Amino acid sequence: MTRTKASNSKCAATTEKLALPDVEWADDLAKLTWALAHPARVRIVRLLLSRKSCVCGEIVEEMPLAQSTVSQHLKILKETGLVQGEIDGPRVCYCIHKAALAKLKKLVASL
Amino acid sequence: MTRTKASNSKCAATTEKLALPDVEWADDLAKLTWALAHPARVRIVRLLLSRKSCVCGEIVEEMPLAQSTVSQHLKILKETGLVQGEIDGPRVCYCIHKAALAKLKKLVASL
DNA sequence: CAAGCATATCGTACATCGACGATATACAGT
DNA sequence: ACTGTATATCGTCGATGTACGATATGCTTG
Repeated sequence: MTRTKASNSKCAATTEKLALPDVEWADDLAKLTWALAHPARVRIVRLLLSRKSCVCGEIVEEMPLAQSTVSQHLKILKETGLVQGEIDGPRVCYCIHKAALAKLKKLVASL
Repeated sequence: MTRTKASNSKCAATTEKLALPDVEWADDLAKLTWALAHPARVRIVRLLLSRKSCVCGEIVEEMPLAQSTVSQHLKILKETGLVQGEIDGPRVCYCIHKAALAKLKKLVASL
């Protein structure tokens, strides 16, 4: 993480483009589904949705994986936009990027 | 493909189990999303849904990939249950396994 | 059964994933 | 500034994904 202050990242709304050309559409969906294409990442997303926890450390505790591994999965989830991290003092609070998740749901639903 | 006659494979309805334990649930979703986690496979699924074509050869023609590569993607889609192949004379007619797709949609929607 | 076509599988090469421990970086408090 | 804590990144390794051409398999037809 480049550790840009959360307050600076305006977390721009997703590009909402409808009716994509097929190839681009496929790339989009593939990227989003790929983010969920690992049980650990699915569990992280579920965890964040359940609001039980948000801080990275808590996520690590809930998973049978090393901290660095969890961090890598979080990085992937961030890169695909499904998750955002906000700096909260010395820790990082993760949460679901609802617009991205909505996009994923929409794309899958419209299959 | 083991080339079992399509007429012999009863194509059993999907295991519908609700309220899975979280870990198993995550594995299920991860497996299904993983099937779509490649643009080529998304395009194949879209192609089959559009009903434009069904025969393997036609799929190959629509994709910028070698026949063997397409066949591998089809294998993955079959293994995850999203797609079924039926022998139609010397060729194979692929189609979407609607129950599996419905399961994927349900799992994603219930995120 | 021989030949030809459609599809699957094999073998290979390269890239990427997924895991870990070790280390670096950023922040809070003293 | 120094220390400790939390998180990210690096380096590595084995496993797997993705692509291809070549070959095998299975069906249909002559």
